[in-house]
Amino acid sequence: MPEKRITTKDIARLANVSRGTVDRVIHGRGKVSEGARTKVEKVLKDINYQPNVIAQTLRANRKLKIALLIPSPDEDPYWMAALAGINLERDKVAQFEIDIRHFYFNQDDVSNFATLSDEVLSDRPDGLLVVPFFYKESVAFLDKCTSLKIPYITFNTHLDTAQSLCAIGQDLCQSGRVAANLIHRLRRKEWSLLIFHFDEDISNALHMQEKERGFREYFDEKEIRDVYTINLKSTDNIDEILSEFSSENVSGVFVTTSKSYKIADKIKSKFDDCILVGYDLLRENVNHLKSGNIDFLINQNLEIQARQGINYLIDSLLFKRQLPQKEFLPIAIVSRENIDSYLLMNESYPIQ
Amino acid sequence: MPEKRITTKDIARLANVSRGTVDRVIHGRGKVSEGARTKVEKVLKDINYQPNVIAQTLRANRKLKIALLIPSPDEDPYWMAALAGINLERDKVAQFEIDIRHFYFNQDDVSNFATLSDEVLSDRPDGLLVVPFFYKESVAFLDKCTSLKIPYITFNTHLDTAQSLCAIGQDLCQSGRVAANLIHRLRRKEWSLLIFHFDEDISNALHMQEKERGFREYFDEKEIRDVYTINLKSTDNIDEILSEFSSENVSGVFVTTSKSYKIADKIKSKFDDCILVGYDLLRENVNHLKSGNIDFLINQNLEIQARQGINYLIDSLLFKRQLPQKEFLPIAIVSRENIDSYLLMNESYPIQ
DNA sequence: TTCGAATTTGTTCACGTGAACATTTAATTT
DNA sequence: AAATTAAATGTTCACGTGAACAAATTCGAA
Repeated sequence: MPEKRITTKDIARLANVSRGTVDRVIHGRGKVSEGARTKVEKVLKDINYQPNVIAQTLRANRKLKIALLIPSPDEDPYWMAALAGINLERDKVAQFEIDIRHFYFNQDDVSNFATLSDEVLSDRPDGLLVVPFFYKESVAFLDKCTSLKIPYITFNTHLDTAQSLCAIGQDLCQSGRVAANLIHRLRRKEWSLLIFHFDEDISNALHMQEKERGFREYFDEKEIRDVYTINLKSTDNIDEILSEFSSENVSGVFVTTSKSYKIADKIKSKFDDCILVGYDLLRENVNHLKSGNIDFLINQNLEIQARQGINYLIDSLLFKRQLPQKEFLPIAIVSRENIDSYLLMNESYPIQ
Repeated sequence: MPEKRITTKDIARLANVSRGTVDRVIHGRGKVSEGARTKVEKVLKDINYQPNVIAQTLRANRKLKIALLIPSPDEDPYWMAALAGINLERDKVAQFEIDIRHFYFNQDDVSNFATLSDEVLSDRPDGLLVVPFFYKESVAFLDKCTSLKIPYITFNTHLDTAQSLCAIGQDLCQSGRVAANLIHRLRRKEWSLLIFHFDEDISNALHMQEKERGFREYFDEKEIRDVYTINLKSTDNIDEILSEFSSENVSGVFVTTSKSYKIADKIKSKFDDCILVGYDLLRENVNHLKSGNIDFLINQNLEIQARQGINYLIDSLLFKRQLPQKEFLPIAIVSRENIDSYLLMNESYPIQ
């Protein structure tokens, strides 16, 4: 079975017309007589024609311009992982000469987001990979993208935008439950539990709320009620706040952001046998995890999210692949024993 | 900056020769005068020429034929996940019309592997994705592949074959440590620990040994010595074996294969508060995990391994991408709280 | 009818590569 | 020096698509 590939030429022959007519029917442009159209459409249906994407791509012969709009990794190292993922994919798809333009906005400054997003629009990218950090502004911006026919993929933050090619993220509420479950099963004493929010940026509020909701939901089901929430402002004195608790009072701490490294040693030195669970594999977090100050980190897989995003964008734009509307990545539980297997993934990739 | 793509035509112009000569230099075939060769090579180096893979692929215009050689999923459901991964990718790359031929060998029958691998060879695939299950036979087979210039990628089982495009797997010893760590931290009593091998197929021996090594290494470091190994044959009576232990004697059980579902309820009903850790998200395992009979499953990510394997093979064969020599996937810790995030990944994918 | 315009259909080129084929130049033999 | 062969270089086609362009057909009006 040689199974030759079916081309527009074959269709033209079968319908007894020229390739030009077939092309006009397929793309619905130009004038075609009723008779010819019917003939061609019949053949098309019979034969289930699939265009050769390779040839299409060659023909189009365009370099993709992709915009990346994320919070600045300089201000919050959390976003570094996204960059790492992007760069990894950029190298892998170097042959397609894709032009990825980076736009970093200040996550403490809404107006900066507006400015940056305007810059993105005036750059007219072929596609967009974006963290819709500020709810209202993001919705407005993405609406503009839709009307300008700039396709986009969102990641990290979830927005209910049916217009996006794909939304990549994680079930935050469930990740809160995972943290709760770990603490519940590991703790040695039935003392209080603390939830720490690092509320430097109000826009994370939704994120953190979801995680807290999951965490509390879990303990509510177990009828464990002594769960307390602490909102830390960057101006707050952590020692002062911790001094309100006695050392034999807290058996578990859950930090809802990637900032657990900021309190890890304080927690461990103050509370006996206290279980600390935080988020994300920042270098400082990894160090604390390895030294035992942090017990578990939940990996939001930002790097994978970004990689997936870029890949999907290219697949869609260059090869017209269909994408899933949503993609939830695994809620990865990371301990000092499996941390290396998560870090190794980022290992450098030989370039051609 | 329009940054036009550099083609062989440009190189020909710059070196003041014809495209034919450029082509001969690049591919080192045909006769080229010393002078012309030098000129072209200089331009090539100066300009860092990268061929257009899209055009190459169109030109080559071939359908890939990829062979998949794995143990039969009908005999051991563990391998179903590999199939799921393959099928997912097959749909995603449907446009490239890749012909994936499945060969399932009997994992209890070495001679069957020999037969199947011969079939694979006579089918002359463009590439091969293989689980090198039987050590000696696999080495022989893969050597044949190398001499027949059939490139291959291995997964699941690790073989030191520098010839493979890429070896995909997991650090088994470390996964044993992960299991040990979970049990160590979760168990309520300092009773004995049991390691269960399901030794139905001798070829898994290496796998299981590695996992046991990691597990024991961990507890040795903690100076915990009461760790016992039980080799279960399929003919063995499990109840009989368990009767050797009193109910207040065992605080943790580690099953080194995907077969933990076979003893989960027996363990939980016999031993008080015993922690059970096993491998892989088989349906039965998932059920036990959700019901609480199994505490943790370590996901070997067979599905991801297979997906990655197919993707890499296509990238290499079709687009000539460079691959990493080895790829170790994360050692995923799965509990009843994050299991869904691992199952959702397999969600069906809309086809174009 | 016969011309002109509108409509419909057919042909050709470009995308970049690889390879077959054709042509020109150099080296060797008679 | 002419003829023959070998070496080196140049030209062209195919891959499949999309679109510009050219050609052919139809129709209405004079």
